[in-house]
Amino acid sequence: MSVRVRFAPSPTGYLHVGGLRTALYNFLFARRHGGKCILRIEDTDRTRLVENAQANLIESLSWAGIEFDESPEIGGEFGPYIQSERFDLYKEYGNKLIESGAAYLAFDTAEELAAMREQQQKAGTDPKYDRNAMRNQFTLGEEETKSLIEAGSPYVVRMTVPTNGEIRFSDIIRGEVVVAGKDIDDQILIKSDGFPTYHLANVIDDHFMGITHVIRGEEWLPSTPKHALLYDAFGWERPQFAHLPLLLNKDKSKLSKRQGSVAVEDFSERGYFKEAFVNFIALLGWNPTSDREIFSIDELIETFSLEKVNKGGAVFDTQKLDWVNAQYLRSLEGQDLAERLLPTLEKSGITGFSLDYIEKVILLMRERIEILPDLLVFADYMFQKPQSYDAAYVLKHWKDTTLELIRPLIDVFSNIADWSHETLHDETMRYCEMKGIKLKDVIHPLRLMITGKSAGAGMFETMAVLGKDECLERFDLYINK
RNA sequence: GGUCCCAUCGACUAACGGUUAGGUCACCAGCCUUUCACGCUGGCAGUAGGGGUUCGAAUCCCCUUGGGAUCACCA
Repeated sequence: MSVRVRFAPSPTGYLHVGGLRTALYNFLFARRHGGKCILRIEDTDRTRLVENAQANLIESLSWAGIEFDESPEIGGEFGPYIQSERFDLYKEYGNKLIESGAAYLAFDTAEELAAMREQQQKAGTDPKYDRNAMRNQFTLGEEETKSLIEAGSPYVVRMTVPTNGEIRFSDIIRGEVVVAGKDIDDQILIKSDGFPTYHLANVIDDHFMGITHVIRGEEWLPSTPKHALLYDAFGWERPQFAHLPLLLNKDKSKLSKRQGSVAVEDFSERGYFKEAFVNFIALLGWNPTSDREIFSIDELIETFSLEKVNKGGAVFDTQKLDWVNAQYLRSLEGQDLAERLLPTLEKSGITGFSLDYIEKVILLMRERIEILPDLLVFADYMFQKPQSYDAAYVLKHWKDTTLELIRPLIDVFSNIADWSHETLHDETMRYCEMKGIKLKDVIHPLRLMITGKSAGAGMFETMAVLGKDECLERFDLYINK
């Protein structure tokens, strides 16, 4: 049987990094086994729909390079891939459960349920739907139930969870999990608006879409017994379950917005490389080995296995992401990098520079920054003349005698025809030797005039990239300011 | 609180009963040096605690502790 997995997000906003990792693992697993990866949109909660959320989700997923074999957009033989378009299927199979006794109708209002819970809390018992005391098929009887339906009373469909015995299922990551039937609530399967809850829709879809492995976050572990029960009630084979460890905040709670960015789009917008981000995310909760940190997507596919996924949650600490990103920054092709940076430059109003020039600047600075857009801050002077001069740097390196030391050097520069960093270096050295001074003594004043900053790339390389005219203009600008 | 899951350096993790418990990030120091970086070398730092099982336990079992998830007509 060939592997079929799915990523099933709700269209309620942006793609969460935890969601990305789940999607990624599904994708890697499918590719690893030559199977299919499916995208299904779970929009059964009509009250939480968010405009454009689906498009947003798909954009983030595609940015990360996660491709689906079947999805709402691509289609496929098991569609539709949007749950709201499968309404009739849930209704039909919900009815089958009612017929077989695996589910029942309940007429309780929100107030009645609230009262029940309040009472339970007072009594110190666990909050759980009381099948024998509430208004449902069992307590009301056939007649009354029928007349209520005919009268148009709103109702929900609940799962008839066995009150004795235990439910067990196996999880690829966690092994055997056992829960007592009495501890499981009579889950609502169909809401009063007729839409199924996650539990029902998910099981029905996974079955009819031929899903072989359910790979999802650990937050679903507590409801998995209910799902197992549903598969059994339908007489369907259960898929393999794999519950991924959670991604955590620094305080170890489930990763949330409160403590930093969790939207994938935030990271793409900040300029992280997709390769680096995916690389980083993939290694949060799974490691093929421990002597390597950098993996291409193909290498991830080659080595991925669910058996090696960890059980414990992983803190989402982006310090290492910055390092991973820097590794990519230093290994990607210069031209590729220039093309990637171009849109960012344009957005910042930096135009009129050739791709070739941008590439040279990147190559010059790539070992000094971790994220490509940082170039605009770190090396702003490569795109405009210095707007200001670092005061402390001036104080330290521009003495009363500096000007008379520098002027003749500028004359030397003016006469250089081959404006390469080698020539600039050699000529400057010769000048220093002639004057009996150290290279240091002129390098800092030069840097000051050219960049205005104390930190930057090699001085002569920088000057070479900027070009002769630009450098001479900057000398003038500083001296005459 | 009930149920379930989990537990190796600050963080990510490796070690399928036998290692001086390894690597990476971060941090610190030194080297390199033309500033800042990169790089190189070294350092700091961990098996939550207690019982078993075993010749031998980070690893298997039990208890304790700690953390987390979940208990909705949300997914």
